[in-house]
Amino acid sequence: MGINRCIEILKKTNLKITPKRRAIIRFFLENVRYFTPEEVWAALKIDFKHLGLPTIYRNLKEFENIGILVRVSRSDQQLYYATCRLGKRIKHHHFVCQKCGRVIGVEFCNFKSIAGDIEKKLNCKITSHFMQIEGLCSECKQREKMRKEFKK
Amino acid sequence: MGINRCIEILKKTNLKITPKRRAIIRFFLENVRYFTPEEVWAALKIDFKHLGLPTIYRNLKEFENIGILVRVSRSDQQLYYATCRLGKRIKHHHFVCQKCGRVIGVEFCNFKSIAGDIEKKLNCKITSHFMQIEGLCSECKQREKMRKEFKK
DNA sequence: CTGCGTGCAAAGTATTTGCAAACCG
DNA sequence: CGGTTTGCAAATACTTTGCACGCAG
Repeated sequence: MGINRCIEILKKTNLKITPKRRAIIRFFLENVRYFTPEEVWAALKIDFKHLGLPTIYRNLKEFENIGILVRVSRSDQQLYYATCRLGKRIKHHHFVCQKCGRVIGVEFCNFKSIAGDIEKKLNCKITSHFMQIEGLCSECKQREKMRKEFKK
Repeated sequence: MGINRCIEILKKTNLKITPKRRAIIRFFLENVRYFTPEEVWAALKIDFKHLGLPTIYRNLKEFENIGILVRVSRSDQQLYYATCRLGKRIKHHHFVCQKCGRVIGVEFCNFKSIAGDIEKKLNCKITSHFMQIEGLCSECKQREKMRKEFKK
């Protein structure tokens, strides 16, 4: 999802395209990983003399609503946001790289294949499920491999 | 996991068995669903004249560490705890009833069957995954069904 | 009787709100 | 120009910490 698609979504939802909103979106597109609101703020303050943290909070939340950003779950109680190639329309999960924080949408989770089993065993009815997968992304896996070979 | 097993764990980990700790554990065992620290506090304050919220926080965290309680993830940024039949030793997931909040451990998730597929498609290496399943538990499903039949 | 547990107050951290001024369209 | 967006200050919500006293083992 490029910047043009994002701006299109802003227009469609009657949100104004301000320099700060542009910057937030650009920031996420250029840094494909998850960030806390504070981190986004720190990064953008370099370019903007006046930039309030509440502005960041407000916009990140807004962007999540309209599907430009997704929230990432961590066990600490903080907000994390990232871009995800897959928009809001497709129900999907996220792979999060434990090394670089990159977030990748995973639409092919055949949960159905195990749902029936669980329903039978618990005698319950499953209505939804949330999954987050962690590991090393393609790049980090490669890097890891090279590092190991270098050691030899 | 009954109260005796819990007390056994407390002893094993050199935690003292105080009336308040007993009460917290009993509370969770008698109300098989997830609670915020504040809810636990509110419920136990009835029995204890002096009971600090920090005590609840401290103990819930402690109990999570030693495997008496588990944390439940919700999209709001609050702490939720519950008991789970499955202890810490077995890696497992949770089924959470959207009606009554009951938490049930699910050890039979054959994630392995789909992990390979994801690894291949993303060219990544998966090291862990988190899953939470929601729906209606056995009792609530039954109740729902009865309600529907009654309407006819 | 020794050290862990607890209450209370206070601090800390993350997030939200109110409102006037600035700005997009 | 009108309504949205923003900065700033302040409030709020949740959680943790410090310390003196109390109690389990």
